[in-house]
Amino acid sequence: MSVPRARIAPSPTGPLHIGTARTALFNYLFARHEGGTFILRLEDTDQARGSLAYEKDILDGLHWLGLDWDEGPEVAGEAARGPFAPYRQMLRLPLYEEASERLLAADLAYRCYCTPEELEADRKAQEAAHLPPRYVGRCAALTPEERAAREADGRRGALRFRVGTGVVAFDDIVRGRVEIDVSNLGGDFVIVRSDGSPLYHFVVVVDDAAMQISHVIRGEDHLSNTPKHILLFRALGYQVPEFAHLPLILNPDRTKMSKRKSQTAVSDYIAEGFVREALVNYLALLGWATGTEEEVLSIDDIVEKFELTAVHKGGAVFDRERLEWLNGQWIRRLEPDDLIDRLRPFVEADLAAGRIDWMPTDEEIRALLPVVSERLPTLGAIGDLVGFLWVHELRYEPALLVPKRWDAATTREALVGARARIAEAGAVAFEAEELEPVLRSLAEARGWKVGDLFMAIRVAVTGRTATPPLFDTLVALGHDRAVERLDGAIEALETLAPA
RNA sequence: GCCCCCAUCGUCUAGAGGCCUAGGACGCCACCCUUUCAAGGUGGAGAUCAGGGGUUCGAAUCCCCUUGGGGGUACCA
Repeated sequence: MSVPRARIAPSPTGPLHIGTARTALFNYLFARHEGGTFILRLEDTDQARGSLAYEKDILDGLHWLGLDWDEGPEVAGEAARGPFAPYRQMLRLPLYEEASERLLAADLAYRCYCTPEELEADRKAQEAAHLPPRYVGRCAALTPEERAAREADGRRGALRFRVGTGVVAFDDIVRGRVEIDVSNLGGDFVIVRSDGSPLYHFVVVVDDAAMQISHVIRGEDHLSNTPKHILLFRALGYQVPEFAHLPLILNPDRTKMSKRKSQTAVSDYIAEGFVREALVNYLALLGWATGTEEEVLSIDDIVEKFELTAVHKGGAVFDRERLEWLNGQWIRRLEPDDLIDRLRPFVEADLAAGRIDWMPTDEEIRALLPVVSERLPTLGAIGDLVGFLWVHELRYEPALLVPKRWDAATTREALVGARARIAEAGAVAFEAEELEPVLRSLAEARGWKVGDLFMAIRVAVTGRTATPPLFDTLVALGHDRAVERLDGAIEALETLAPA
């Protein structure tokens, strides 16, 4: 058997969708596992809805995911790659033209001059009669004279493909045998608009054939359209490829995942700080499983184990909680240098947004990694976690300083004591191992619960009740700033408990 | 409406006739660890395998019906 060729054919009518990313991933996994070729083709024939910005978002997203294509369109100044260029449909118009001429000449397709109004009226009538909507065939058997008359009226005519009669059957790799009677296709369908631009069902077939795609792997939403494609492949004399229809990714209510009900843009997940490893890992496990109990898998692990025949038939609800768990797993697996590189843009974003006052150095971030990595559900959580380290002034309610078992006077007394010990420790060595026994002994001497004392200090130096371990936090802050913040807290307590 | 597809814990799934009194993971609940929050560890609740008929010595696994859900029905992709 020749080398398998799979493709992802996104349409730039919106930002990269999670569903498209998943389909791309499965095509990539299949191609890599089989030693085949992974192709990217831009389906940009919908000029009304498409845009270059979306195109860039899609390409960037696929690159970010690590789904590099062997053949694909020119991008960012780089030339198209592959023997079947161009890889964007608006550049392939002559091919569709040639194919449609062929169908027309063989009377496998015909010109249709129906107006939108006429078609709309047909549809309404059918609806009223409780009949399935279908093209009535008004132009299916026009005489040359009738055609000439309509052309003379200035009508250009769309091109309709004759679907004929019979049953189209195919063996879908994930669904098994599928049979659909042609009579359910809605009648002869348009393959070229009256303005001359070709439609999806047509171009997808012409291109898949031209690019010698051997496996069409796409979402289940295309299952019902597949007979149209098969009919076209046959009419054009092309070999029909293998099909594999993937289960859909669902909203929590089990409808097809949509922007309306879920976060569908890959760029939004990137912006939140999900890492590619986690998203790839998560997406691969939606509708497919290794058959083992392993859950945390690298893309290479997945490529090795992936089998299209093991893909599910039923749809899968997108579960963000599970994605977050995997994200944490992967964040903890990243090498320090790598993690720092990935964290930096998020810290920069916090700076730009005014959430912090200055940019920490890489070394400062590196020092934080041991206590921070296990507390990051996403990279974007970094500012929320330790942003207090990089601000000039803390803002919090003084009442927050008082542990629940204490009153303001006790808290003030404790902070004064802690301030003295910490200031003193700084003269020797400002390290977690030095600080802890000193403060523990303070609590012990006064009969305070260490948790209460530590909490008061925690709030005083961070402004919050949930933070990384206190002593690591103090060290990160540095002696001078720690003392300064303790002084600030003691002062803030004046309003609650005058000295 | 019509056509097509699907159906195991709340969610993602293991399961391809006996290994299943249905396993794992997320989430949830306890406990342990512990200065908070996490992470980690241990344990627990949670699915009569949508329901009903068959086939079989034996069915989550095969067949049929019902129900439920989804997708498709454009001069969108």
